Amino acid sequence: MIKLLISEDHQSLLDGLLLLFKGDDAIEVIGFARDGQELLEILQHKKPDVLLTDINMPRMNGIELCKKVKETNPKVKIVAFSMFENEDAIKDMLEAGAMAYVLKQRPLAEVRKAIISVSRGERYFDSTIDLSQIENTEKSKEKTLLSPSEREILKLIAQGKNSSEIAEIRFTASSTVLKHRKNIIQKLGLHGKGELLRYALNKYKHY
Amino acid sequence: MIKLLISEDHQSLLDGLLLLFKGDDAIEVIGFARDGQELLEILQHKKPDVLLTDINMPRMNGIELCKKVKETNPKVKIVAFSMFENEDAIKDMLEAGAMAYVLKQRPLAEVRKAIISVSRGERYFDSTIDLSQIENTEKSKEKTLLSPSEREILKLIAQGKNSSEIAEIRFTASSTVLKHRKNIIQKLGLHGKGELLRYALNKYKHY
DNA sequence: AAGTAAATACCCTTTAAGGGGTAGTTTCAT
DNA sequence: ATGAAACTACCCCTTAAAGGGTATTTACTT
Repeated sequence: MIKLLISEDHQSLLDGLLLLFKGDDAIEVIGFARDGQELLEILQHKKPDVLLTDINMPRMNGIELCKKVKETNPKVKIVAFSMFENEDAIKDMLEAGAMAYVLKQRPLAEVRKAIISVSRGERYFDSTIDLSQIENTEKSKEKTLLSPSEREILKLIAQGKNSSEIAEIRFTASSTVLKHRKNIIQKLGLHGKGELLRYALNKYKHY
Repeated sequence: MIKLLISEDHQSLLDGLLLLFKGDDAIEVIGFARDGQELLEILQHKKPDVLLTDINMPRMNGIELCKKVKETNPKVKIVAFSMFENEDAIKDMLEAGAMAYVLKQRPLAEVRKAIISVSRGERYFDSTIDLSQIENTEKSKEKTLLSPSEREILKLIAQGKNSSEIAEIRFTASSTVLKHRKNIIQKLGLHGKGELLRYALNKYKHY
């Protein structure tokens, strides 16, 4: 029997998962939580084989949870379960230690398959996820394209900061921030502040 | 037996709902769809008592679906099922004809309760929804605060349009659009274009 | 018919930031 | 230690739009 912990903030979906695994002779749900913080507490006195976790959760998101679980319980295999087909989210989860990624758009049966796969030490990605594309994703593009300063500034832009505020935060001249901003727009092929803000907001909203 | 149609783009959650109603002696699922468009097609040859629908769906969202169902099949009772506790979304669904609103954060049992309630002609709102607050929501504030033109311009801003584009769309001088923009900022107590764009994007992202 | 709110369109001034440069200075890897 | 990349900081010019007004017309309200 695979011992499973579930972390999912949507109770309705959690209920569906519990219904799915009730009476399952291969998987046993030994606990569940509605956010990462709560799951970490449960993990102190439970020893699961697999953790199924959502990404977007209150208090602690799936990416942070994943990292912490891997630090303290490295043997636990992690399945990411999310509505985001955003390549960044997938990449972040993989980097944080997840072995599988299943979209909420997929049938529940896929979640079960993923859990069984990771329990055997195999990776699992649902058929709608193109792993080869993950490597060429916008984030990788951004990582090679944008310099560290530029990436930091992009994050600050996502937080709604304007150039002079960013300049203060970074202890640098606003002319420098302006320059970085221009370079970001140019490198990412954006058109104007509107698109820049949209891009930044979209990229960092789940963090 | 209550004849139920379901419209939900997350297959995993749909699977959970189907598991829940399988063997239910009060509710029978007679069909399901992954978006509003698909559901309308099903509705042409099925006669449900109740429609359970998500709000955020591809092709046609729950608000549009709700309106169209009410036009063609006014007797069908509608339960909105969404992850948004956004007051605007709730208000829009109610205005569009929904009789119940349940959050995905709530247990599946509440969905069942809501379906049974609306089938009897009663309304249903899960306990986390404060209906009295819905009336004092930001949208109502906005409705009394912002004039019709201002609201339209806010939507166009959310679509990434700049003032000259908005002027073309509305067949008006860009000076007028600029004036409306300034008034919106002033009325909503925002600070600059960044906040305006963020506000607009946040408000209209689900539409 | 008078009053009010809204929409329209303009005024002026200032700021933020795009678009396009140049140039000095760290920093790091080969 | 040499060279590339990144960071820094400035130049120019232009545009979008904020911030603050005013005036006219339209439309609804009582």
